[in-house]
Amino acid sequence: MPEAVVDTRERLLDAAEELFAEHGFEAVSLRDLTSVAEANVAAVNYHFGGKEKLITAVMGRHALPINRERMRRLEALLAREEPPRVREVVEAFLRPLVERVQERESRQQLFAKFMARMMGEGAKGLPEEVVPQFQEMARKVVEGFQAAVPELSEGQAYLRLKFCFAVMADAMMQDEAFAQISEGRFDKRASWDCVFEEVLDFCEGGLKG
Amino acid sequence: MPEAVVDTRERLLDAAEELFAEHGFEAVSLRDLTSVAEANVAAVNYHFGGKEKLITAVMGRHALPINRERMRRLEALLAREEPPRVREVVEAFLRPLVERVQERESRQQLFAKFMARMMGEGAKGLPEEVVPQFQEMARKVVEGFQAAVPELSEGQAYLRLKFCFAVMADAMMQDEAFAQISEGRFDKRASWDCVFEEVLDFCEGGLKG
DNA sequence: AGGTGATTCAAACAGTCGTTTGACTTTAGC
DNA sequence: GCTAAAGTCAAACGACTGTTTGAATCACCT
Repeated sequence: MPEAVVDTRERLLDAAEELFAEHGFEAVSLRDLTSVAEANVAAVNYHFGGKEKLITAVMGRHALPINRERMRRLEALLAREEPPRVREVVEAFLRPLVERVQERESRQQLFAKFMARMMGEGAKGLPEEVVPQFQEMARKVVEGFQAAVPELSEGQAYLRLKFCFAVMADAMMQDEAFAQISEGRFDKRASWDCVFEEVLDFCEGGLKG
Repeated sequence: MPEAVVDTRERLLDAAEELFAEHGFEAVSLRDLTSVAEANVAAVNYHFGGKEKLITAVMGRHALPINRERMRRLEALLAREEPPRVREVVEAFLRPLVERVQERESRQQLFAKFMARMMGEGAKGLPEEVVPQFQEMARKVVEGFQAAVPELSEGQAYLRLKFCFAVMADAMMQDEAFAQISEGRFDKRASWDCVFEEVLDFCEGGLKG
């Protein structure tokens, strides 16, 4: 097997992550994608077995490490004797996403936008095989929420977990429409770290109710 | 002009609102759409001049009345002598959306999901002609936020306005993926009024920081 | 060197897309 | 009842979609 194998696969994944994040799943054709990845049109079907499976492959590439880091942080919080604070739980949930996003520096925000899009697409969202790890992670987050804010019911906690992610996703895809509406009054160039602080503040406050 | 004119136009708008909300803009073909609307494929191009313009027409049909109601409520709040409370401002911003959604009873949530999708699509979002009214409305909301929470900078206020809408939009599109992840622990049948209360709580808390 | 299996590639596949056309039916004014 | 405009319709347009095919190319093995 030629060494270019992994190369082409990887290049396809990178291009997919970038283009899907930027334009959405259906707006990107395999021809756009393979031309960016400098591969043949048939390469996607050869390496992944179809466009749909390419999407789930992009997802799967990041989901596991992110959720693992989340679990690590959450378990550390819950193992302490004193109950965790709201902000700590929120941060344990959101921070691994940002970090993963920032570590591939020039390609910032791409994966996050990608994930946000997956949410938006709704039903056909998560690939079947990663559902259990998300379930496990969500259970831990909810456990953390309820430990930090005892008056929260389980249903409420799940709903607010979803809200937190929605805010996060929203913050990550810097909206063209929003820039118009805010008439430039919100500094678009605000560093991401700064915006992330705002996300944490908002979610923390929202959870305390 | 035959009376069926407006009928066809209206049926197209209704079908568009429904199908776009449910499946997204690009996933719905004009043939699906016109078949639901019981119209010819060419009808969309005849009445609206293309698929894109149909989208903006659906948008425009609701944007004005909703934003007018928002302005009415916001101005009432700001005209009082005592400063408005956070929750009142948030509610003035979000409630008109829910009400508009609920008044067409059997078609609940459609327009909201539609709007949420527009946000998701990003750049090509808002039709040009409705931008000013959104700008005006946003200015008023920000004014309200700052009156209620004086330590909020203008940039922060705009960002949190965006967060509030994100939470609202997220709440409105009841996610299939989320139902999976929460393993049914969040009661999907929870009445919309109840979920909306949760939205208000979360946003209120988030704004107080 | 020759053979083997993995990978690439140009070309073509069948299907769908949004849009256009031109003939047809309907309505309104006179 | 005739005309002109408004609306509808089946059919076809060219462009693009994801996928398949079969031959060409490549790296590696005995």
